Parts: sequence; structure tokens; C-alpha cells
Amino acid sequence: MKRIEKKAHLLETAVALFNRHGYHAAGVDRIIADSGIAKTTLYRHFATKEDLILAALRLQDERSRDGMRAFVDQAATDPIEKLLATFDYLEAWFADRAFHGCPFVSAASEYGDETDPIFHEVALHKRLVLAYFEELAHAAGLADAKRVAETINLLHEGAVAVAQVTRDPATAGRAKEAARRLLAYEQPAFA
Amino acid sequence: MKRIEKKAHLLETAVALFNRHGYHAAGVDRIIADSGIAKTTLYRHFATKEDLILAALRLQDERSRDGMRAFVDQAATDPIEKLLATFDYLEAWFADRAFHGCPFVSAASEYGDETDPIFHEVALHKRLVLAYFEELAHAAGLADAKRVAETINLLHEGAVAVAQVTRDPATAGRAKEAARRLLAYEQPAFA
DNA sequence: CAACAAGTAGACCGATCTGTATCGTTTATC
DNA sequence: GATAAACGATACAGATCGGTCTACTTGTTG
Repeated sequence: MKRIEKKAHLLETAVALFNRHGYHAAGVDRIIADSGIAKTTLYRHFATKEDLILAALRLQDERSRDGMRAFVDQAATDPIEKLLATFDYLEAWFADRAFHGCPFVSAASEYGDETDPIFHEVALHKRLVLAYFEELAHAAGLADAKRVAETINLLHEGAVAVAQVTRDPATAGRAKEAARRLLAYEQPAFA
Repeated sequence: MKRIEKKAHLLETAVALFNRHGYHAAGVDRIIADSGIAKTTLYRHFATKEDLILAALRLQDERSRDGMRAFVDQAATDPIEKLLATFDYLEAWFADRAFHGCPFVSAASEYGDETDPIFHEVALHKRLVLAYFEELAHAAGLADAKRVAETINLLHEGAVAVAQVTRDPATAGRAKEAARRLLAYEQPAFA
């Protein structure tokens, strides 16, 4: 492994352990043991464990939003169908063995103080995801794009929470059907 | 404080700390410090911390389901209106200072192993809540009560997750409106 | 009142936590 | 090939973790 890859490898290991066991339960000792990288090296790249958590969240924010956008763009061209395709992206995520619920919601549970930098990072991610839904709803020419985006967001978050406990990827499909029925009755902006 | 109340007081303190800080972060030492009860007494009532967590979850399962049922029964008589009233119950919960997301989802995040007794307790609670929605949907005479219940459940879980991060009790109202639109197009069982 | 159960305070245990210090080795770059 | 930065291995520090133990006090109940 090249030196430049070590930081990335540490982050990947941390992400996996944080998602699987939680942020408090996944200790630094375990992260270095699983990654095979020395503790000194970890603390050279990340000043504290909190820094490592923040970096893990930022990585997953970027990766999940880029991934959803890429998935949606190749799945559909019609904006309404794109909104619905976001649920197919969810289904693929749920089917992944590594899925253990939303890492951001989990982080908000363990660091729920609103002044905590970790909570702030979570809130930022959620705002950006909602903004993407709003972008799609606006592109679909819907009269109340913001409200539609909030509803889609509710169904997304609900599907994630339900799938976390039931381990059933089909949960995404049920959320998609609810979204389809709701979208069927939405009015276009200039009608 | 009567002796018999000490166990209950310990549980209340534990519930508050678990919800505020998470299950790993809320240590036994802090629970006894906040409750003002000796550690020996805690371990007389609860063999391990895991037992305490399980008891905290069972208490909240019972309390939340009984509370929702009571709230709904006094809020409406029509079964459809009862389904919608569950979102008003959510709104009151979100407005509570002590609200920090769903304690069961948080527990599932920190104890995500499916063989963990804590995860099992979470899954049980979620099944019972879903069964209640199904009971209401069935009473409403809806053709596909199970699917309707799952959709209501999705909106519930979504509202909780969104409110955990946004701290906005009005989230419940938005979920309620989505539920109302969906229910408006549902078919009765014998029509 | 006697007797027993329950509660208190706090020392203590071994394990684990985050983070640091030491020091020899590897790697990249000029 | 020299130099400097990065890495590895490991010991260590101080705090905290869940949990036990002892010795004493309080409360309940027949």
C-alpha cells in the first residue's frame, strides 16, 4: 500500500466499523487492528477520534449523494421518474450486507447535542439530500416542489429506519409505491 | 423515596440518559450519580447494564404504545381519523424537550447484531407498533389494511428521523398531510 | 422489638478508552 | 545516495468502563 493510500484505508475501515458497531463502540484500537495501520499513523492524519468521525461522515455524505445522483441519472430522464428512482437506489443500499441503518441518524443519536460538530455535520448532510429532492421536484415542474421534496424525504427516512430493523430491502419498494401514488395527484406549476 | 420506588427511579434516570447520550455513552457511574442511588442497589435490581437497557426499552415500549392508544382514543372515534391522530401524538412527542429521536432505532444502531437481545427487543416493539396501525386500518374497513399500515408506519418512522435532526415538531404535521392524501384514495373492503 | 432485607458509601478490580512518547525502519524525493 | 518525512511496533499515561466486595445503616414487617 502506498503511503498516500493509508489515510483513505483508515477512513474506509473506520466507516465500516462505525456503521457496524456505532461510534462509541468502535474504538481506535479496533480500527487500527482491522486496518493494520499503526496508531501513530492514525493520529498523524486525524488529530482526535472526533476528527476521524467527522471525516467518515463527510466521506459518506459525498459518496452517497454522488452515488444517488449517478444512479438516478442513468435510471431515468423524466424528473418524476427520477424522484421515484431514488427509492431504487435505497433498495440497492438496503440489500448491501454492510447496511446497518443511516450512519448520520446513528451519529445524531450518539451525539445529539445540537452544539456538537458531529450533529452539525449530520444536519448539513440531511439538508443537502433534501435540497436534491427539491431540485428534482422543481425540474418536474411541480407547483409545490418544496412540499413534495419534504414528503419524498419523509418516505426515504422512514424506509431507512424500517429496513434497519426488518432487514427487508423490499421496504424501499413499498415507500416507492406510496411516493408514486402521492406524485400522481400533484399539480404541475403552470396548469 | 420508598424502597419500591427506587427501581423505578433508576429506570427513569437510565431512560433519560440513554435517550440523551446513547447507550454506550451513558455509563453506569453517571446513572447512579444522576439518580442518587448506590451502585450496589442498581446491581441488585439489574444484573448487568444490558439488563438495564432491556428494561428501559420494555418500559418505553409499554409506555409509548399505551400512550399512543390513549391519545388516539380520546382524539377521534372514526378509525381513519384515529390513524391520522397518531401523527398528532408524534407532534406532542417531538415538542418534548426530552425528545432525541426514537430510542429503539438508536438502540438498533448501537446493537445492530441481529442475535443481540437488545436488537430483538427493538424488533419486537416495531412489530407491535405496526400491528396497532394494522388494527386501526382494519377497523377503518380498508381493503388492504396491511399495506396501509405499512405506509403509515413509513411516514411515522420518517417523521421521527427528520424531527431528530431538524428539531421541528411541525414535521409530524407534514407526515400527517401526506397520510391524509394517501388515505383519501384508499378503497373500502366491500365496495 | 427482633430479625431480615434493602440501601449507602466507597474502595477496588481488570479491562478498555483516547491519546502520547519512544525509537528503529521504511519510503519518497532531490 | 543523502535527507527528511512517514510508518510501524509498542510501551505508557490517565481516565473511565462495567462490575464486585466490604462494612455499616436504614427501613419493613411479623
